[in-house]
Amino acid sequence: MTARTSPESARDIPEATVARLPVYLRALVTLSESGTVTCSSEELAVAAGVNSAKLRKDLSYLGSYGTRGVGYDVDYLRYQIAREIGVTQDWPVVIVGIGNLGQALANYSGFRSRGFRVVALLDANPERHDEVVAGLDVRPFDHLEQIARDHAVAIGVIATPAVAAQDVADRMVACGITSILNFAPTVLNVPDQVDVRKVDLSIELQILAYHEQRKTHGAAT
Amino acid sequence: MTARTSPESARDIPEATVARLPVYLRALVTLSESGTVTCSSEELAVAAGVNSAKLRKDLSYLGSYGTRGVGYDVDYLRYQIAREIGVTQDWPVVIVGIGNLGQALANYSGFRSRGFRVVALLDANPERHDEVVAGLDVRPFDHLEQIARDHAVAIGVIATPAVAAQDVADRMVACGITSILNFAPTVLNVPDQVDVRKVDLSIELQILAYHEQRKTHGAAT
DNA sequence: TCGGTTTTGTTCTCGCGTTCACAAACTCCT
DNA sequence: AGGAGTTTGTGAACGCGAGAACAAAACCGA
Repeated sequence: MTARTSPESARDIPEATVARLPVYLRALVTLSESGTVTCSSEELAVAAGVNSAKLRKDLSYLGSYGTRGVGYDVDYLRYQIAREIGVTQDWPVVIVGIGNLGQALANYSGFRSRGFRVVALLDANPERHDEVVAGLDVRPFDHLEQIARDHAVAIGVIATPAVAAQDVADRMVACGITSILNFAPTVLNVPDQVDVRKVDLSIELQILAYHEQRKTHGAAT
Repeated sequence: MTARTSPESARDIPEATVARLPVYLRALVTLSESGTVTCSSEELAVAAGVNSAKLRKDLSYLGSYGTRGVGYDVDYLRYQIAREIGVTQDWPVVIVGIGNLGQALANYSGFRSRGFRVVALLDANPERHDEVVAGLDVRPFDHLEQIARDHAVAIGVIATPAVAAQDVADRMVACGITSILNFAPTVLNVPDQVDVRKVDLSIELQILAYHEQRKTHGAAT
């Protein structure tokens, strides 16, 4: 194909590439903050922990933002990736379930610094409604619909116990939320147009345990 | 091949399958607790949120634990998967970085209930060394080596800020830890024999944002 | 201006993972 | 006992992603 880098035409980026773009973005931010103006695909690949050929192929899905013989302009590429991901705009987020994990998420600075704004913390437990976490009141779960409408919330985070997660997801979907980040250890059933990403701490540990068991060759003591 | 289900011979299980075994295990636990004695691959697949053919192929890597025309014995299969993963034994774990997230992890009951035992909480900040979190003293990071040796720790969890993560990982590796679960938003460099799994909250949100942006078709706001 | 050097963008190949489809094997009912 | 019905285990086809390899395109120095 020609090297036409039509800004909006980057349709159908492979899922595996999408998952790596945020990694590249973070590496570029680090490079930019260290004063680096230009970088090669090899340098960026090392910083992102991937193969340089894979990096170049990933970036080629966005367009031809590099210069042969030179490399990539750090700030320019950073902006292009940020725009492609969508973090140049502001994404309102609600967090449901303000237990240990929910509080940690509410306090996590990495969200706000990357275009995500926590607009509300919700919990079904009335005893938590007094608390203030990360500068926000913990509000009743029933307020979800009003909050979602007022702030045009598209992304919801579930940090409840497993038994409550499906109900919360159903309510979120009913409120027009179409992207869910689920920390509850359960499988969520949602309509096709709703995206769900799952983060399960104990599953990650179990995967490590499997490999660990293999390393020690069954000689577990 | 014959249906020989030699218990120890299940070499080289595909990585994608390994990542799903914990999901099956949890579904089986739920089924077992609800009194289900036997289940078909279709039932279990629904409970785990996967295709039934994929489930059967995954299970076939472990051996032939089902009965044609009948299905799987829930408790038997549950035990076989647990044994394969390695969660029938006890895995001592250290958590480094007792900020918001580290505290949430320390309090997470899903670890202990699945064979993981948090043996120590470490933090480099002396101001935290007074605190007691989840019934454990927060101890100086320098104690890592002694703790790792005394408890034969093979798995470490990093919940520090990004800047400290590589140093922590290096120290862990030096102490003989060979599996690391990393919550810090940074790329870790470790020797080949060390397994690292990464959980990055803001990356997950960014992936959701990308798809969300596509749904609303650029008509943000 | 022109060859040499560097680095990107892309093509090609290979391997893994997913899914379909079906034979084998087991149960149940008559 | 035997046939009908069920469900597992697996062979085969297909599609996606990773990585090697190379041509195209830019810069540099004389």
